[in-house]
Amino acid sequence: MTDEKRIERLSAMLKRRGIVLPAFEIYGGVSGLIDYGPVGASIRRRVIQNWIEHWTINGDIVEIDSPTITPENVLVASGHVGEFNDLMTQCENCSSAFRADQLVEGFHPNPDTLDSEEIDGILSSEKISCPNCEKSQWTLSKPMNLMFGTKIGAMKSSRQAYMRPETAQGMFMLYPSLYRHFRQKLPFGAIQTGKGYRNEISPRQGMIRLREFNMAELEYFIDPENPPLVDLSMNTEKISLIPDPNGNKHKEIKMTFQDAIDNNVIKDSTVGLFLSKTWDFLVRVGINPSKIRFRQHESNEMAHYAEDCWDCEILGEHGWIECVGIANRTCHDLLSHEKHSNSSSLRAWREFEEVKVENREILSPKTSVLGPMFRARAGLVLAALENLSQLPDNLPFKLELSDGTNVEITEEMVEKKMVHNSIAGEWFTPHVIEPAFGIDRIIWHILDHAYEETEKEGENYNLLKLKESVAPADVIVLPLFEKDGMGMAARKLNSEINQINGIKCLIDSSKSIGRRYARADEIGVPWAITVDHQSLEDNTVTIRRRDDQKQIRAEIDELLILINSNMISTLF
RNA sequence: GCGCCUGUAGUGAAGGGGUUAUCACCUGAGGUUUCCAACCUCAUGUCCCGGGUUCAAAUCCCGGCGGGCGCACCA
Repeated sequence: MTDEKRIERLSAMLKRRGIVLPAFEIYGGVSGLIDYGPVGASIRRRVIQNWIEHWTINGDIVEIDSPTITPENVLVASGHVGEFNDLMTQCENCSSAFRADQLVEGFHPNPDTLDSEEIDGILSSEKISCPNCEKSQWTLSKPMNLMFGTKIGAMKSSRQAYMRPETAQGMFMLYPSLYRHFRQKLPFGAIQTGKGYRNEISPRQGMIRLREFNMAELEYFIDPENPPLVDLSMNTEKISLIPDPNGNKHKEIKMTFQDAIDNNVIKDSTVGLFLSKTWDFLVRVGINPSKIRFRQHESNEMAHYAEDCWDCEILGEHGWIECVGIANRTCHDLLSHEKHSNSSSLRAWREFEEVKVENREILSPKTSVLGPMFRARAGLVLAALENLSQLPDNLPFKLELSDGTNVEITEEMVEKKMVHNSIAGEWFTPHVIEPAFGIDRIIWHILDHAYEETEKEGENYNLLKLKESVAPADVIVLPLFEKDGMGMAARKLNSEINQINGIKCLIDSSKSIGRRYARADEIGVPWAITVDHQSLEDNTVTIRRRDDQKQIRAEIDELLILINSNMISTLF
């Protein structure tokens, strides 16, 4: 499956053509950081643009944008600081790495409160052995924090912060604003695209594990008791699913999304909805559908916040790679942020189908009497009256106050009343379904699946069969020759096409026409327009299709209309 | 972080203690050319970084950085 030579040739091409390159290369490069070059940046932008349009088209999801620098308390509440500060130690014999606090469990009541010196002490004094090789030689334990730390502000007043390890927290921070924006009605969602940061121990495999990466995340807030209706019967494609890895040992099955929901393979229908929409997106940007599968997380690899989680994996030269994670985070995040921030605005209101009416008899205080009578203690009396669980049979009676003293309540002080309390609904913490996309990984697989090595007249010939929606340019204009006014006509046409909104046109006039076709093919430009001698006479040009090199002739005016409406393919 | 392998123009490679480091493709200029990496002339551009050994280091040694693979890690 892994063809290292093909990876090398593809990587060399990506570098040579300015698509994806190592970052900071003149200073030796930095592992886990990459650049998108002049061609790659266009591809990246279009993939992200497609992603945003894919989710916002129905109007129930909006785009937001929040800071990458995140104060520490936000990430304490989300669990990232705790999860990321574990002490790690390594066996000097077999190099296995372990969480130090887990090794000393049983030798200390609260191992996660220990600092590294204490934990090293226990490791050696108790001669704790390596679970792998049973030797007892440990390296000094070190905190492993996978977040990039930074400070907000300078000197004494500075505040600990981290570069965000995910964009999701930004959506949770904006929940109150989103709730108002959507007129206080669930379900709704928010998306955000942007950079995320994880200080990986060993970034590997080119674009697959990066330290700074492009993420695209959606948080979809739902009422767990009234989840959105899901009907996926339109999609009849059979999808590869690997459910319940703890049960039947990773058995891959193929069924439609609707069947998977109906048969409880996918337990949460909202999760199923997003699996399906994820599949649609990936196919739309050029991922080969036969190289997509969904795998349910095993319980032990589930993130600390997730209840049910499916990975979308894509097959490429690096094997099956997790490119999208779809998790039911339940109410974990919003609830935790409410607790840590003391805010009460991370909720939603659920109206009951019928208003619950509660009739209750109370002793309504006459404050004009109670006030002068009890003075400073009047407040306590009022509270005690309100909290009475059972009304006294007769008046006067003795009322116990919260300070332990008793007062006598007489008929003049209160009035027996019936109150009618109607309860229309209740506050609850919404659940959230989160599809999280690794954009760089997806771009890698788009390139991988689009990269085709062929032969042309005995020569190696490579091209990127990118979908039009993610190609770095829509068309390229090529004058057959620079002379006789063809170059001039080509430049005029190029600028005319570039004036069309959303259309990007390139122009190339150096070297032979064959070489220029080859260059355009290699960066995946789907259409090449050639200006030749005939063009100067009758205002026609030839249009060449990248994928089969077929050419047809058309009038420039007609062509401009077709480009504008994204319909060039109808010419063929 | 550990182990093994590795680093030479934009890309891919050859070579290697001693004159000016080699080749192909690519890129640029000019010429030629009536549609698929053609041809001719010319040109730009390279030994990852630092230290050591040596009369002399791109070459040998050490360290760093980068890359590949395996182990571990990947909330």
